Amino acid sequence: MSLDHILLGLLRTPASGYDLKKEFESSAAHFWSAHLSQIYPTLKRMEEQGWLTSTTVPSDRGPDRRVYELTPEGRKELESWLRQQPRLDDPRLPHIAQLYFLGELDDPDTSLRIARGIRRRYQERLRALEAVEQEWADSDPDYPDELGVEDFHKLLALHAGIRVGRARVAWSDEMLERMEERWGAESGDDSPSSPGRPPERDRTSDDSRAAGARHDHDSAPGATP
Amino acid sequence: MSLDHILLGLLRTPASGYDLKKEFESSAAHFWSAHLSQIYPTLKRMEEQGWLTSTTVPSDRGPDRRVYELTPEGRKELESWLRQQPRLDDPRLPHIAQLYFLGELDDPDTSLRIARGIRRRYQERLRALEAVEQEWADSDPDYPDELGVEDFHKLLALHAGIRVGRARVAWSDEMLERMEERWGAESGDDSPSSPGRPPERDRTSDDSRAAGARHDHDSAPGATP
DNA sequence: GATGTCATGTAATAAGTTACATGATTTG
DNA sequence: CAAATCATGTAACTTATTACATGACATC
Repeated sequence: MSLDHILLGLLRTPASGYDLKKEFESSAAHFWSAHLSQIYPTLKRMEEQGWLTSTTVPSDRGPDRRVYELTPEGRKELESWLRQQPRLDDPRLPHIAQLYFLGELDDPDTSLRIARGIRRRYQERLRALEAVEQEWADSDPDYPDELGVEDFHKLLALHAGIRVGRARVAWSDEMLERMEERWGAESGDDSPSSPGRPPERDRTSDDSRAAGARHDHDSAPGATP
Repeated sequence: MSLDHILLGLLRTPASGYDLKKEFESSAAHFWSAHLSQIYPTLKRMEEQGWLTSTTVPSDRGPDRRVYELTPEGRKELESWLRQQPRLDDPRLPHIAQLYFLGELDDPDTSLRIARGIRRRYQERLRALEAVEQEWADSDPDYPDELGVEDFHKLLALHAGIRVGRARVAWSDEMLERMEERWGAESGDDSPSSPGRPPERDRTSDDSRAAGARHDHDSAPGATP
């Protein structure tokens, strides 16, 4: 029933299903996501349950918007959820599972390719989160201080994402180091790969679809210390 | 369809549904979990698909065991999955969501209680993972070196869990510091709470069910640097 | 005039949880 | 003799994904 509560939380300020989806793609992306096809019926049901009311308002462009807001019962449910001690969900991490089993192939090229892909995505995600914080810092002059209660908690949650994100990138680096140490720095790369470790490679190549990685393109510089 | 692949991976060595469940509670706990009621029908379907075969073998104690093993097609499917570049699942983290919205209550006691609970669970989880590594180190004399391919990858995956776990605990500590800084160290505690910050509190109290925490019990000393 | 964004929804399917049902063997 | 562990499963339900359907308005 978690989605219900997340929606109640987001609906502290009235919003349409479409708006909520946008939040799952931006400010809420580090702790939740949902498809529109799940959001719409859920809102409908929650309205029937008496937790929400909706009003239809014309849109600037496009069809009418159905804007939901909390009822007192909805707020009550939200608060009761907020007071409960959360149990930690056990994680489902297919990509870690994949790594765990990758010894089966015993194929350095594949392991390196997968590992680089993982690192890259982690890095992208981290950068996105750090950008959120940066924007915040830029727009608010005395940023981490004198926050309202809302912002205080939002920032804590954001930091959870950032710190975990950094740990993931750091771990990816360690993983790549160990792999390169074990197998030398060659990959599906077309370089002649003179062994002895070319000083400081860039961890960029990925190639989601094909097997053989060509020369580096789409590189992303500027790591975080 | 991820569970399918996880099961194929675990079935590199033949096992029963019951065995697999055990793995989800131990060695695989940091990247997957599943209920028996999901595992059994899934194995059955996978056998019908031709990825597995099963044989019924008598158990030492209890009813007969149905032991599954990979068919060549199963192995093929596993390998094809392993070669695919994983997409990063977007996380569903109800407890982070809860924290994110907790400003709504504007209730330091509740925020502190929730935060301490989160920290404690993170710590428990981390300790469990570190214990796994420790056992490994103890049993294998030249531990992190000269690993087989299988173990090499398993260790990398384990380290992902450990490093992220440490980041989570570190973040929890930061969170608690900020909270205590903001509100003073009082909680639902019955101490008279002379303000001015009692030097170095222990972050233990939690109390999943009730609101008011009593004196500390079940404390767990020895943090990781 | 094609593509993208705005906006709402339904239908079919897959994945996951909770509850129910059964029964043997071991350990305290 | 009670409780835990071993062992397999079904049924009902909830949650989440993918695919389908529709249409206005905006920008290139």
